[in-house]
Amino acid sequence: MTQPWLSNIAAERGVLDRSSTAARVADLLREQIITGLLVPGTRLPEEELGKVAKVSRNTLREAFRLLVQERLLVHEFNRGVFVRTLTAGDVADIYRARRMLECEGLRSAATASPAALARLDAAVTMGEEAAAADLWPRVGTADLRFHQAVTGLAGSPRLDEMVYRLLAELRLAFHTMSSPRDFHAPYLKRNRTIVEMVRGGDSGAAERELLDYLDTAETQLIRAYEAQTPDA
Amino acid sequence: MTQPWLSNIAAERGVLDRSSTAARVADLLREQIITGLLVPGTRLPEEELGKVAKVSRNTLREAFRLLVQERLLVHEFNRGVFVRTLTAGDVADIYRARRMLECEGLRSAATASPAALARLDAAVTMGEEAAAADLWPRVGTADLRFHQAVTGLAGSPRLDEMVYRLLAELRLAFHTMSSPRDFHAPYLKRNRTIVEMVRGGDSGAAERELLDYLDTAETQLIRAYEAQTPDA
DNA sequence: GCATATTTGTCCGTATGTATA
DNA sequence: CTATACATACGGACAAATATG
Repeated sequence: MTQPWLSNIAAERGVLDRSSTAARVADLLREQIITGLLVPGTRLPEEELGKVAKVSRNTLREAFRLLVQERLLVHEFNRGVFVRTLTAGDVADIYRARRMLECEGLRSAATASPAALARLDAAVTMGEEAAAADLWPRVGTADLRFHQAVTGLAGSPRLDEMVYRLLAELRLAFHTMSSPRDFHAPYLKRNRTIVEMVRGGDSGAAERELLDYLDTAETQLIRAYEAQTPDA
Repeated sequence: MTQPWLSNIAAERGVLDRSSTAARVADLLREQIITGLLVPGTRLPEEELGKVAKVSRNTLREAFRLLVQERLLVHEFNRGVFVRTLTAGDVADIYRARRMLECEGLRSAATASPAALARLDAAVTMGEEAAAADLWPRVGTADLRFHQAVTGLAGSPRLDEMVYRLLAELRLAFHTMSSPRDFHAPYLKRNRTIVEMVRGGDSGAAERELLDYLDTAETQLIRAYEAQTPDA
């Protein structure tokens, strides 16, 4: 089995590259996981992956540890690492945490920095332009960036990191959705609405809109999710 | 330099021990960090620590990665790992995140499980008994357990993990306080008050009390902190 | 249930690159 | 600038646990 996406990591290290090999391997693996090329439940054997990536087993194991902490992989002692499989309960818990984090961002909108507000605008615009160009995976990326920016209004590095990890985790479930277009399209307008409410100073309305928005997305996702994985 | 607290990790593995050596080393290091034996800024050389702990450098590095993700250590590429040094800004950010998480717990008090409420009671009682027995470090542990239990009212594994990590991180700053007794003593009564408000169904009052409580603790801690580390 | 093959957990030695006295 | 100490990364080894026939 050849995996063209993971070849020759070591050679990719540029002259000015300041990151570790393990971090680079983790980056690539993360990419493959969140784009859905690596399906949940997949086992990642050390020897085989080490060969295709051309890194030693030790280095690969360090990369694994990084992704385990990001909850993208699970490590079963003496059995190996696997791409995480979310349960419906996980999805619900993630949305619960998102509601809390993102609403906290909206409530801080009045004191948010201009840069944070600009990021919010930019994310929505990126989504609209990607939709106009029919680039739906890019719409999905823009949507995640929007929610990151909503939380970013709070100006807290720790809240930013929390939501970043929750959204990365959530991608493990996104790929069970049949069509990214149908899933993301309806939220383009709602994102714009929220930005305008924030800009207009009515963060209470923005919060209500966001909560309703997240409820809809959660039930939609969980429904599709349970249909696909009846047991989890 | 001998470090009696880190000797012979490998030998400590019991017959039924299912955890990895790296995890056990991480546990011990974490213990030393949060109890203040390992002060912020300390460098942890791989070779020396590996010798003392009697584990290979590979295994030790795996333990380091775990603690870096917990924000107890920082990893400077090609320079090594160090015990994290918090800035006053970090402390403020941690309290901000705590306010959000713990208030979310109180707001969920009405629907909290009996087990979660029992943990809340138990933590306060543990603090009171430890104070009566003059065991002040134990009072500190009970206090952290109380705040963990407050968040636990929400019944969300992810919120639980977030607050756990925030509190572990905060211990990096606690040891700058001159006396754990003076710091923790005033909060014993306030913890009890909050429990009674929760039991009485007035989670709004509990939330106001908690917020005021956290404000006081934060300014107290930051003041002592800045006095000790004027530059950070 | 057993014997075998595979894979992980852990250690070691070594070569190379990087930072710092 | 050099020398030294240290981190990065590799590859091999072997015991222990797990998976497979």
